[in-house]
Amino acid sequence: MVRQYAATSPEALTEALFDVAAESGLDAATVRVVAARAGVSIGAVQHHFATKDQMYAAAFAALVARVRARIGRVDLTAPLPERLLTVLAELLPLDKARTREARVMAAFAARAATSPSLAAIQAAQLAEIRAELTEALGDLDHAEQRAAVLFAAVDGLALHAVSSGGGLKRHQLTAALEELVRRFV
Amino acid sequence: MVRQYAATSPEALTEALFDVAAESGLDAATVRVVAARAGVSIGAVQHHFATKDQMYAAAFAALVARVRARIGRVDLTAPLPERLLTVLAELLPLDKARTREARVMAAFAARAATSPSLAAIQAAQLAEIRAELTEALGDLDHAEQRAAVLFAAVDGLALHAVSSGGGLKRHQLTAALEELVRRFV
DNA sequence: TATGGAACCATACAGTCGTATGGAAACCAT
DNA sequence: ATGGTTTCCATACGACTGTATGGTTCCATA
Repeated sequence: MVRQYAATSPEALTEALFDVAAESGLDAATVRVVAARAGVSIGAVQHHFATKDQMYAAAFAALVARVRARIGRVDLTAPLPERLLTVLAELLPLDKARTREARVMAAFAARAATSPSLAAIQAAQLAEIRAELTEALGDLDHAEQRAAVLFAAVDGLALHAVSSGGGLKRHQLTAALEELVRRFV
Repeated sequence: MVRQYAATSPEALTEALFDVAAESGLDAATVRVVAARAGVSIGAVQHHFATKDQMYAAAFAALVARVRARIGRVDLTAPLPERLLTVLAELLPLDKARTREARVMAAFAARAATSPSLAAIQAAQLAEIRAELTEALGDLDHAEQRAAVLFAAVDGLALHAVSSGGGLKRHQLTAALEELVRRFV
């Protein structure tokens, strides 16, 4: 029988996982379901990721890298309020893509509480973003402390925005962000 | 055979669920595990909660009620900055009990993204706390908007505090809270 | 003390999970 | 063309899961 294998890359699999997780939560992102979503067999997934934990870790790492890349593209030579706004805006669900991202990110963050491999990725991610924010704050007093608070606050905004009954619409998000930055620089 | 039944109340069951969830995450809080933790049989759990979903909903509601009760005890006649600080402090993991609470709360919040019953409870909780905060802000301009931002920010602080690599120690939490309130009133 | 309902238990069922196994198909260097 | 490696599939296994069933114990009330 002539058979044509699909181009089953790890990237395609993590993308399928994102789809499932965004729609039905991480719990629904089982090996079987992800395989079906990607149009491949269970074995194909197993070939690229030996265990489910590795699959999750790879997906989480890819997601984190995506956010990091966006932040890394921000021009740090821009004047302070603007560059801070730009960095922080990357963390907010201001469009459909970032809303999906924030949803999946929140799911991973929750699971990181009980998964050592995910916790490690999360810890690195938090530290890096905090450092980036500290840098974006320039030579202000207590930049590190301010960065930590700003980061947590924006993360909270993102979480409330994607929560049921969060009550934070898109334009309220940007207004809140501007208010935060205005009061914190 | 002489048998002695344990005092199996719904409260004892939800308490057992909190224990399991705080230690090993909500995923680990299966009907069997919760029953074992409470020292009763599966059937006893089934008797009080017809389904696992109902068990989760009852536990989440109880947790939410606890937070709400603490907030309700705050004296709203105190001067503005103090009463706002007091309300918001109740949301932060400033002691061991509230740390456990924040952990379990975060787990429920994550699950609310895919569980309609939990989502309903969460939506009500968010709305109520936001209203409480708005009231605590008194007759300030844009009190509602400020309340939403403050709430999200404090929730973010709580989340980062209990996250791996969150990097927010206890005294930093109170400092951040004071800074937030100072800049927002 | 008889009786009915509430509380609780032991067990079983079907379904899903992650993972292991053995082989087939595809590709690649020789 | 051939042998080896990578890629992928079909299937099976044991360990769970939530829930259903039928029975037992307890307790209040009559």
